[in-house]
Amino acid sequence: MTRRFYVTTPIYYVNGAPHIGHAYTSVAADIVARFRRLAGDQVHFLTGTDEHGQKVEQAATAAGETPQAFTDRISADFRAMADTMQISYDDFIRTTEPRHVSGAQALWEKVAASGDIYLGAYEGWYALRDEAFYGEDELIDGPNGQKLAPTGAPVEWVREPSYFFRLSAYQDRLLELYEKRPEFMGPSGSRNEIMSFVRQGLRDLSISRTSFRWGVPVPNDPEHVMYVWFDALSNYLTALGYPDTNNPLMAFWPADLHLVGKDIARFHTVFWPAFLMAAGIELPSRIFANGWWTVEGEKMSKSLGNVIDPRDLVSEFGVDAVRFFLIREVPFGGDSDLSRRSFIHRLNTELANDLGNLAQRTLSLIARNCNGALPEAGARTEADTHLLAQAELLPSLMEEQVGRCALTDALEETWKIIRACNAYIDHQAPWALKKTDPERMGHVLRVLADALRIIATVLQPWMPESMDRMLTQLGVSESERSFAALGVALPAGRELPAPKGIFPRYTEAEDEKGQ
RNA sequence: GGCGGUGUAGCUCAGCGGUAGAGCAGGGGAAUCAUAAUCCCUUGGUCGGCGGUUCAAAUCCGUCCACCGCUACCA
Repeated sequence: MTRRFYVTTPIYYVNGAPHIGHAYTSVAADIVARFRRLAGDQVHFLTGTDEHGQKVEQAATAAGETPQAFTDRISADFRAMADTMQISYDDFIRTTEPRHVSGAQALWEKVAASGDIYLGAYEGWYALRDEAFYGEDELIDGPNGQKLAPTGAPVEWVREPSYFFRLSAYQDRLLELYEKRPEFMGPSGSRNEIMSFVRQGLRDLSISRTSFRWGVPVPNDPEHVMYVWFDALSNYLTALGYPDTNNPLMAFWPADLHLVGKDIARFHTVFWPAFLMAAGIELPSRIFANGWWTVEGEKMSKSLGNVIDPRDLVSEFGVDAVRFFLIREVPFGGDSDLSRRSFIHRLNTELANDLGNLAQRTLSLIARNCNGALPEAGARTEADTHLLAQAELLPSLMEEQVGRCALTDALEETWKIIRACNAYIDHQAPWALKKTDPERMGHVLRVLADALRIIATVLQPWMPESMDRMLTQLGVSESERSFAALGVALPAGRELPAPKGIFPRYTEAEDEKGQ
């Protein structure tokens, strides 16, 4: 009985080029998706782009393009970034696709049928640039007496008819949800903030606009287009074929995990469950927010010119190095800093020295002393048993951690074993056994090969390309790389390809920057 | 202003009632299979300040200080 697992990234807003933050969330989701596949689940992994709204309409006009041509171009760029980062998405949804538009409309009608949508008027201080309304008390005085949003954007008093969602009616049910299902959202800091936000009281939510046209038309009232969050959030359902319950993909609902950036955690933990409750649809299992990246200690911003395109790092260091660093550097959920110095340091100490060198020394000993064939396992000594027992625990240990989105902790678990392997090889000294006890030398190398196989298998979700190479060098065929396959030992005597370094060191660059 | 979080070794952080921990950095040694990588040992902290509860407090309570986040529509 295969378990189904549905994981999503946010759909990214196409008003700018993809940067390291987008890559971060996608890599995290990809690790979860790949991990679940290794564990044997049937996985559906969704990513995509959010393409409606006034800002997009205007950006397109400014670029001298139609909105559709503009979004085609930017969306393709996001998709290219996902491909570069080796994101193993099963589907890429665009909110301008017909399947999404009709699905979002169906969801709207379902919510409307519950009586939780009504027509009213929205008026307030509106900032075109931010595409947002602001409260009177939030405004600041600009030069010439002009009122400005806290972001510095000019505002104007606007009144327009709008459909509202009766969010205020859901306050108690939401709080009850958070209390009853503490795992519904994380990390805990984010959870506390959301809960206190909801306790402060919820206002009804404006969910349509008449001031621009680039959006999903509201059913039965074409003057209105959907406000961006109703449109965007529904993608998680429309990508499964909603409202067509006969679509086989609908079996993946409810989603197991929505991964989001912490800035949009609220929309996913407040608006989304409320919409779903109104529509009588099951709620997702878990929503987890990741933190922000700073660059060399500074906030990423266009004006500072320090926005990092992950593809630049990939072309210099390789995709796996970037994926590894993003998840390894700081406990997943918190904020983190990307500096060239710490980046190179991580790659050198952990990838090149600890793991790469371990594989290299083990494999070259086998190549030279065992005719390049996988040695036979011998009777296990206490040291052998101790090492392998720890390694064999990895899949289940990491499964628990990945389930909690503790992606960094899971890596740390693996590194403990890698360090133990380095200690083991030194203590066993197979290069010395070669003269005194060649049989035992083979057994020691086999223990290391087996431990490395486990290590490379569990690390596949984090570093798919390099672990593919490592498993190949260890003689593990494509069909022997799942967690289940770990239960079957590789036959002794299997021929191994010539070992080749997997993680290079970056000495020059480190010297340049070092001090 | 309100709510919340953080403050532990030089750095990044774990521990959250019972004799201070990890990784990295620093120091000493071993080894030489390996990407000069590795292994072993080791220096280093009145656990932000002050009070309190307790046989016992990084760990609970109070208070103060310093930073940070959230307070309605940007990964």
